[in-house]
Amino acid sequence: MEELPKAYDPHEVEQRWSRIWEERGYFRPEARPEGPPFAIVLPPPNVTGHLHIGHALNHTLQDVVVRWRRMQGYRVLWVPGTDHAGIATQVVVERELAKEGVTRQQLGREAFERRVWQWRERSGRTILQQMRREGVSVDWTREAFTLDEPRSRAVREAFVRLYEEGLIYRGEYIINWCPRCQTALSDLEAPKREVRGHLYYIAYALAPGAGEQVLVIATTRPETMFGDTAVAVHPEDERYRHLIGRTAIIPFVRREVPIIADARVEREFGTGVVKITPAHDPVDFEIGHTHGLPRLIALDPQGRMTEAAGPFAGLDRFEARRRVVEELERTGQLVRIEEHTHAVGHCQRCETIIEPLVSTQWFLHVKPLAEEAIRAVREGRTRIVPENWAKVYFEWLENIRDWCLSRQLWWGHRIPAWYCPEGHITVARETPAACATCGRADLRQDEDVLDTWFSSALWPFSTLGWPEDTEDLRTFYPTSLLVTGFDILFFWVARMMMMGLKFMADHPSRARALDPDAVPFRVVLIHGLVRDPYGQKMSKTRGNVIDPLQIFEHYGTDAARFTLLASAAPGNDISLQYSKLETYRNFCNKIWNAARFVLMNTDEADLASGAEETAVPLSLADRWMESVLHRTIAEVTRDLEEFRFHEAAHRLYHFFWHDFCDWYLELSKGAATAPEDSPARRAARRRLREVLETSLRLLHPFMPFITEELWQRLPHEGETICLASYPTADPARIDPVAERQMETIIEVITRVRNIRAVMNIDPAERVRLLVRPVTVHARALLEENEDSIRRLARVERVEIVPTLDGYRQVARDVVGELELAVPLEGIIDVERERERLRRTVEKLEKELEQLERRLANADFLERAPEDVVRETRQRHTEVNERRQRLLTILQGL
RNA sequence: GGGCACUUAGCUCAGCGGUAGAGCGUUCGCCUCACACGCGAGAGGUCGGAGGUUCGAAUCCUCCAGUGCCCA
Repeated sequence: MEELPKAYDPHEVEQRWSRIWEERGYFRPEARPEGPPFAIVLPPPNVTGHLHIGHALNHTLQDVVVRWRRMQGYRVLWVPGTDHAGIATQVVVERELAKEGVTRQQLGREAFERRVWQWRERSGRTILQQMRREGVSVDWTREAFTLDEPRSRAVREAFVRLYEEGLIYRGEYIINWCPRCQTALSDLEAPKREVRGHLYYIAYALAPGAGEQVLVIATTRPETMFGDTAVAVHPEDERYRHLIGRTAIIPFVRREVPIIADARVEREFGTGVVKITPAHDPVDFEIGHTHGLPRLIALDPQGRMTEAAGPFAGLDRFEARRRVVEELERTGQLVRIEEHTHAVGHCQRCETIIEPLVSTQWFLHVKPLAEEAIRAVREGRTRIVPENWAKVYFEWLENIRDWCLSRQLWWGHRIPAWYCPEGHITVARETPAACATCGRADLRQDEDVLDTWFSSALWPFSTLGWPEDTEDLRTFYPTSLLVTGFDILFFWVARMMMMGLKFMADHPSRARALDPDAVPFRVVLIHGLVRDPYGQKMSKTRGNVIDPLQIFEHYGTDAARFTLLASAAPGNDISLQYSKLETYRNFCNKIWNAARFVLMNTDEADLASGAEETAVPLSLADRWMESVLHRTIAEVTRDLEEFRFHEAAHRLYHFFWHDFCDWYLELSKGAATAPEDSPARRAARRRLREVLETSLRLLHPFMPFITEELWQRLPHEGETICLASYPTADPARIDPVAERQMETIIEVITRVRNIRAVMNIDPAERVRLLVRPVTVHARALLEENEDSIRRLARVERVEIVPTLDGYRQVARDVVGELELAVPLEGIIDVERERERLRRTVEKLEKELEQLERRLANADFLERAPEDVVRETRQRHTEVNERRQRLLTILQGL
């Protein structure tokens, strides 16, 4: 056997295997044609640049599930792809252009689109390279892009059908407008942020009449007063009831507006009197609609004041605010200013303050779709994990408003709508030759593109060939699982639910599908964000972004993956610790070296061997190892089934390092490294190889590269560990008696080591060990494992004695039914020994106290389950026994 | 304003009804023939505070304080 290097070097191994895996098509579902289908679509990363560590987490979680299911024999399909990310990508490319001193308008639409395509080629390539390094086992032959031809067809089909059903409409409504990006945005793309501003109290003059001559209104945006078409109070507000129906006068422009009553006015806000600006505020828009108020546009798409603002026309909105306030102050109409913090919409991509504007856009009437999406989750057809996110999902869908679909961007799916000079609209799947209404041929396509999330919403079926009736759609839809961050629960998950239910329910593929339900996925797994080592959110502005590639490079992909998995408690954020990366890098090295040891102790004779050594009876250590291994297999499998990756990772770590390496491997060394070839030596070696080989398969979904590399070097069946079978637990091999017995032996070894450490015995020196077994069982156990104790505790010989009374100059301890003594003539430090024993006794007494308190409680004995009471009693006896013996020893010192 | 989550060892975090856990750090001793990316032995916590439910609470409920996130 060729010897392995002393340390694991991931670089060459990772590159080699990701190439081979892909070339040989292991990750295509066709590699497992007979298995039950299992499908995942990858949340397509944006082609805005490169992947971040959050993607690495997302991809790793999916890859664990996918590799595990594939090994279990499922016909696994994992579809990769990228998202054109309309506004995000456009903003990035515009920034690039800005460095060259060019705007997209200067470049022109076609040239700009070419630039973006170039960008997407480069970014797409980078992303695919990064994903290969992550070790993701996707089917690259099915790669998709949200803006490629098949997806465009899907988008047009979806749009046209929704339009034909009247769910998509074009209309003039108030929308979120980004004055920098020059586009409309959906509500989701205009998140509200707290802004410290002011509340201005302004005196509006009243048109002559009985009573007051002025009315004080409060507003955060005085510059919009030029768009006011009313002033409103609450209908039940006694303070102002008598003013309803009178007329107020807008300062500077001296326009007259009515005073109206509307229940949507908050009485507690400011003076309880508000200005109504239907063209520039969503609530005012609604109020204006109810009262039939005109919409007067005071701000243009650049965020500048229009002619309606009279003397302020042409000013930028913020400059206009300053000037209006100044002028109001000068004319004495400014009553007062208060500090005021309020939530203001900001452009998700460029952070510019949103301007609510009335504008003609395309909308989707979402309500009926949302109802279906709610029902599917309520009925459990799709399960959200962890389930508390379901509440958030319901909350959002229940309060959903129509979705503004159109964007005034140049990067995206053009809206499939054409206009003729008569103003007729033709919405069609293919470019129409003539107007559907009047037949005129001179058509002009809508300039706008669709919200990028419209195409993303179709992803679970557009990637499987929809609208065609394909084999993939019949086989893999509904997909089995969706893994994503909570940050796009609304943007993406909810919308996929709506679209999937809308378009797949009556799709022809369902008739012959394996699963006729229309939901896009059976389970949605929500994970947290990856934060920096201080728990801070990573962001470019903070400058704390960790590059996943550097992490993979420095620690190795398997270590990085394992770190993410071990840190990912369900639904919780992760703060990425370098110390953990080191820990799992070391773990890789541990695995490597365990295999190195096994391979160094494997020779031709071992491999050629047959039945002879299977007759060698299993030792206690063997039975213990089998038991622990199978229990671990059962537990890891259950963890995976329940998406508890972090628990599985911790279990595997503990199993491999502390059970397998620290104990089994050490215990096996005696037999496995014997100088002479013998059935016992071959049996020991064979068992070591088997446990290692099984462990590698168990670990493979978590650490694909190192496990493949080592597995290939061990005797194995099959071409690749990727398609090897995942270990299954055999309950018959779980042996609690063997585990308990082995724990006793381990404890004996640990107690002796403790004595050695406390008494400062040279690690090289061998000591004698005297043991008094209390029972014949204990004696048999001791005799059977004498060799192990000798080697691991560095004991010269184990002497079984009928009594330990009378031995002087010994350090003593008690383990179950075994009393131990280590003779230390001349070197024993009695004070230390006393201290050592006293510490142990103290601990035991503390525990004893708790146990006694419980057993003294009549209610406990009466009401606690029988087995709990029994265990408590047994524990009490054991602890008390040990304490008594140690006390006796202590007194004899 | 409404909702959700979090507060456990020096640090970062698991655990979420029956004896307080991990990794790192820390103390002591070791280059023991797989591994110093290692081996062995330790120390370290009244589980944010106050009530309540329960035979039993870090774990369930209520309130309070602090932190973070989402929605209006």
